[in-house]
Amino acid sequence: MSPSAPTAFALLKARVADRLATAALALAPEGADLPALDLAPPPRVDLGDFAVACFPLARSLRRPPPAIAQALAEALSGAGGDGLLARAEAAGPYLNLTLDRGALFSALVGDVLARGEDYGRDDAGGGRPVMVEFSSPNTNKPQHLGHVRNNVLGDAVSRILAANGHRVVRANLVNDRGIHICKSMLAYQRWGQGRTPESEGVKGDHFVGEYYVLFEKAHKAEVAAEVQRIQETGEQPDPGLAEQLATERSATLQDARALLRRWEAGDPGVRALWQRMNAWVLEGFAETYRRMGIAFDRYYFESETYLLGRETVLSGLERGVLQRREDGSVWIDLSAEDLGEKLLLRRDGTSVYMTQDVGTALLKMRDYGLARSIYVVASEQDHHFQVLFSALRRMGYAWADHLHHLSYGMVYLPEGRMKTREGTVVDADALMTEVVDAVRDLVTSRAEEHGREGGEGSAAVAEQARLAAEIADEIAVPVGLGALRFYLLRFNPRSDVTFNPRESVSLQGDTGPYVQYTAARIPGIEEKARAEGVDEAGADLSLLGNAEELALAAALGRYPEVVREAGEKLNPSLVASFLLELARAFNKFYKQHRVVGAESAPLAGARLSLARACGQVLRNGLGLLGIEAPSRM
RNA sequence: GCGGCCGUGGCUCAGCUGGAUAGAGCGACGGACUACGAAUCCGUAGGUCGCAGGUUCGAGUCCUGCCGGCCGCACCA
Repeated sequence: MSPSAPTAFALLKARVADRLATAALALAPEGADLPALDLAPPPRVDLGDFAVACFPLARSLRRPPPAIAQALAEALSGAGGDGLLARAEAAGPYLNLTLDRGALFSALVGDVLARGEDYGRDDAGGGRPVMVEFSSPNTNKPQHLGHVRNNVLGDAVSRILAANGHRVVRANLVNDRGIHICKSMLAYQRWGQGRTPESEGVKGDHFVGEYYVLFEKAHKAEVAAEVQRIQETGEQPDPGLAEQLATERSATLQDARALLRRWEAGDPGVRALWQRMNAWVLEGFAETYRRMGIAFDRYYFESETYLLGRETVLSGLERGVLQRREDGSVWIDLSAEDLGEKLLLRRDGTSVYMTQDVGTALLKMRDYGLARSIYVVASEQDHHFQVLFSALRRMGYAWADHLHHLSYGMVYLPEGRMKTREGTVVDADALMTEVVDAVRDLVTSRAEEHGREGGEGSAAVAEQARLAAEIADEIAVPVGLGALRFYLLRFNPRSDVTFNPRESVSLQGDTGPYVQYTAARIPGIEEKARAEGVDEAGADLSLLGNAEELALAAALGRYPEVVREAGEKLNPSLVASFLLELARAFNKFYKQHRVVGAESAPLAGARLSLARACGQVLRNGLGLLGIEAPSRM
């Protein structure tokens, strides 16, 4: 079945909308123009499948909303007989419509099971190339919790856009040049003594990060000493200005700057060291991404894009779009957009962050002819991207209108902002290890509890313990990482999050493992049902219709719309919320009704089909978030 | 100072383009495993949706002002 074919549920909805419009038109005076009516989910499932608020019709029909609802209800009740609508009832100013049970459930369940993994996918994007740039680390230190949020967000958005029919190019723009890199290099030159990640048995990015820390320590000590000297001599009484002065005089900083100049000049020795250290870091990152389940289609390196940026700026200068000041620096005046003036080239001709981003933007367009280019970058850079997009527009690039900054909130710890200098940074690699270990511990300790309850020493207990250990090994990684990913994705990207370590590994409540667990129950039911001879071929879907089953139907029908909206808004948290709702609805259903022991064989078959459809949608949704769904846990 | 984002139960969050009684989870308290998986389910308590105006038949949602918080306004990235 083609993903572009409308879902059976969408077709049902369209038929209802059509019938509703016809009924409304019949009530209207000749030639009246009626507003489009929204078929919304009613507040409770027992009210029906669609609700229509009749307020918007009041003006054109010249009748109060309750009377309109009443008239429409009568018109639609009479028009039945073809198995579409079972009920049309007015409830005050609202009109509630109930679909024929058989039509509803066979459309939904049949569609989900027929489409399988493709349920919720759509061709609407038309295969247009869209780039999602994310992660974009610096090569001077390992990744931390902030990167983890960025990584999972960019990954999920990429998956969601692909599900909406876009050709997604996942890009990683590596910030591999600049003063911060030179700091690590300088420290290594001074104290490295030929050590390597291999010789020390340390992951490459962590190895280089240690030298960055060494630099910062040395620099800080140097500045502190100089500040004290300045104060003692009374040279500069203002403490703030004294620190500024001391920083400028710092030999380590000056040496790092000298290293940057030599790098830009192409000094072979400096370049060789740079390449060597960057390779170490990138190797480390590759390992981090692999564990995290993240992959990229394309790497860009700042060291390869900044020159194009500089050229572009210089050509803008020639065309008079940019201005050069007396000191030689180049600026763009965006005061018309209320963005002030922005430096694009330093007076010594070297590039800044913005220069490089101009070059990268051009390169991306040249490489892929993108319909859209999305930057997944934290909200602290909102201003930067406003300036970048305006500058590109000003320089004459019409495609600048198709650039989009997916701005996400900062990640804080319960004790506040992460600070490298205070050692409160949560390391990405350590974090992954922690969540995986936490899950393993939880699974084993729970198995022990069960063992104690079941009595000591029996063979059955021993067998159970063995099985628990086996499962713990099998699921620790997918469930641990699932917990982490879900925890970071269930918040609206825009909002800041306070990372609570305890909640991030919790398996209960609104968590990824809760959804995974729910999905894992369903294969178990299937197995049991097959063993008991429940036959889906003999299922009668029109027997479904209790409140819990209707809630599941409503959720299943909504899923494609959720995927579409998540793509439109670049917001994976919509998928996460949906999954919690569906999982909750399923668990409620499962607790209250029997599948295997249902009142009749056709009902048992129908419930089994419904359960399998739920399992499919749970797996599909988790897949969009990059979370695996183990079949047992 | 200017600009952007955000204020919803003790805590963490939902709340679609304004629509029926503001929903979840955690935490607290009380229940449900001799029935398909208790990582589950059920119940109780807990909310003047920061404050004040305005628009509207209708405002948590839109507009204005104020209060509070975060981020930014570098020849750092």
